[in-house]
Amino acid sequence: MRRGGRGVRFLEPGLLALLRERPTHGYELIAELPTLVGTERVDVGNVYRALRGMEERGLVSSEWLDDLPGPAKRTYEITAEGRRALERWAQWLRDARDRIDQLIERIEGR
Amino acid sequence: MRRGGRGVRFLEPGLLALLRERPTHGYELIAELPTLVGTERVDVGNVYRALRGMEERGLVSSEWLDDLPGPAKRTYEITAEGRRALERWAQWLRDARDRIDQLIERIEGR
DNA sequence: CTGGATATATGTCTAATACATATGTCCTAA
DNA sequence: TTAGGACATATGTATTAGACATATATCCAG
Repeated sequence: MRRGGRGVRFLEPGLLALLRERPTHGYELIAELPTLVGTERVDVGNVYRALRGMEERGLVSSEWLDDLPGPAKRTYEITAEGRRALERWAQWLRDARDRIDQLIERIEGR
Repeated sequence: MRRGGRGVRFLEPGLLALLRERPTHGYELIAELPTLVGTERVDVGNVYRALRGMEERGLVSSEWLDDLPGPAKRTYEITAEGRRALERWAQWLRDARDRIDQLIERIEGR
């Protein structure tokens, strides 16, 4: 809905949620994100930017893996700080859901 | 959470929801929005901008009321097109809620 | 040797919101 | 009488998430 429009902020919490399950690289995350969050289209470029942004803030750490065949992968791992950030995101998401519910009820109810 | 950060897009659906209940003016809407949507801080300037934007798109119509004492008020009314837009918003909100639930479950559940 | 899957990255634009401030009416209390 | 607050609308600008586009490189299959 809407061209430059936004939805709920799923990218960072989604990435942290996946990385908490296991360390992996961007391309894998891009493949898994849509399943995690309904029909959410993922923007490849924004995923890599988000990962590096989170690394700058200490939420994840990364290292290159070029031992395997194929292009080198940068493998990301969640940090302790990242786990705390995910907890905060979870709280934010619960709040958002509750407020959406309130609004939906006001629109539909009655 | 977060400086220039955004939340869920509550402004337009919130305004349309209130206006569907009865026609009223911006200042009133600003007073009622926080109750409608939890602790949502409302930005006064953005409310007036949103109202005029919706008027340009035919979702609401307005007229000045300066008969009463006090500053003149621009009273807004929802249009048929506005009601349809609100229906679309309701669907968007339900989708958003469901996807948030999915993500929360993935974070907490397992 | 071409094209597709894998993999990461940068550039630019827009829309939604945050933050700040201006302008004006009218009423009440010091 | 006037200063300040409630009421009411408005504009200006900064931030930022996400949308859209494109570049680059490796490796493999046909």
